[in-house]
Amino acid sequence: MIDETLSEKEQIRSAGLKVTHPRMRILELLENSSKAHLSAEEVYRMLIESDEEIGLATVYRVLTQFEQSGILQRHNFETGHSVFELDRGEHHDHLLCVSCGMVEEFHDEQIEKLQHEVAERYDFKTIDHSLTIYGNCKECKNGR
Amino acid sequence: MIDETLSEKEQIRSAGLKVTHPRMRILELLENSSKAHLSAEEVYRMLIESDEEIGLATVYRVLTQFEQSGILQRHNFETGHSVFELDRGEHHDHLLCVSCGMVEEFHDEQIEKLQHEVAERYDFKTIDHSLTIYGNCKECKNGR
DNA sequence: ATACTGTTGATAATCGTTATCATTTGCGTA
DNA sequence: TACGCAAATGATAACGATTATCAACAGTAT
Ligand SMILES: [Mn+2]
Ligand SMILES: [Mn+2]
Ligand SMILES: [Zn+2]
Ligand SMILES: [Zn+2]
Repeated sequence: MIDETLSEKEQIRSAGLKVTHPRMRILELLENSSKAHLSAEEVYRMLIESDEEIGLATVYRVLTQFEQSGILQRHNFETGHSVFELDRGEHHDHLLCVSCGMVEEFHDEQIEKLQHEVAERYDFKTIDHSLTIYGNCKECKNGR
Repeated sequence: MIDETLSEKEQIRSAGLKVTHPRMRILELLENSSKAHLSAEEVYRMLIESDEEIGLATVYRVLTQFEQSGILQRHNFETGHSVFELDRGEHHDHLLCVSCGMVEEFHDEQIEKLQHEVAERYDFKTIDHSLTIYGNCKECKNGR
């Protein structure tokens, strides 16, 4: 059985960070949220609304620290702000609905392979890549 | 033979825009630049340095108008600012060197096809997509 | 419990970009 | 060619997201 509280503390500790109240709350939120992809502003508002005392600057700082230590991944969709999600270790790309904001994840091994081939063709050392498909989800495509 | 000056006027006119001095200069710059992908700030600086009188607000405004009328394409790489390039009608994706900023273009029909298949699988109506590979170019991969 | 050092959070600052608005200019018309 | 006016410009203020500052505070090793 898994002790989630301990697990969160461990994650923060092994990132070389002190286990503080704000850090625990932010990590808990990301782990329990029904929405996997959250902006700094969303994290801040959700915590404030659940009566947590936290500063916006801290949220930005901690999210960046978590990203740098591999706990979170940052995505820069064309929405004007970064969104964060837990880094579950498995790479994936995104479908983003431009009308309702829904984010769907997918992974296509063949696309990944073809990207590597492209990089090789250009003698390019890939560090990262981002593939996002923008459009309308099933629901928004039809009425509402 | 092609009269490029006329062609530029035509492009601006058919966008429903008046043929103004700033618009001509910006379009000429994009068409003659050795660098295909330019930011608003770069366009502004290049024009100022060639003794053109132009305001930064105008550059931003005109680039957006050109984008909306299909003359230019806007890209939001993870650089913190938009870059623009002439829309030559042919879709392509990008390789971006994170150390020297070089941008290489590529087109892979098979990747495109697979993306369509992914969208279909999720019952998603694709409007646009962006694929960018970040890494180190041939030159930067080796010494300098 | 103490001391030390990292962390917090209110707030100012920054950065890219957009909004304002008085002045200017392209361009259709006489 | 000159006129008239809507569209365009550009200096500047405003904006939204994010980062920097720094005095007060809180983990943690001892
Ligand atoms: Mn995701
Ligand atoms: Mn390009
Ligand atoms: Zn939707
Ligand atoms: Zn390079």
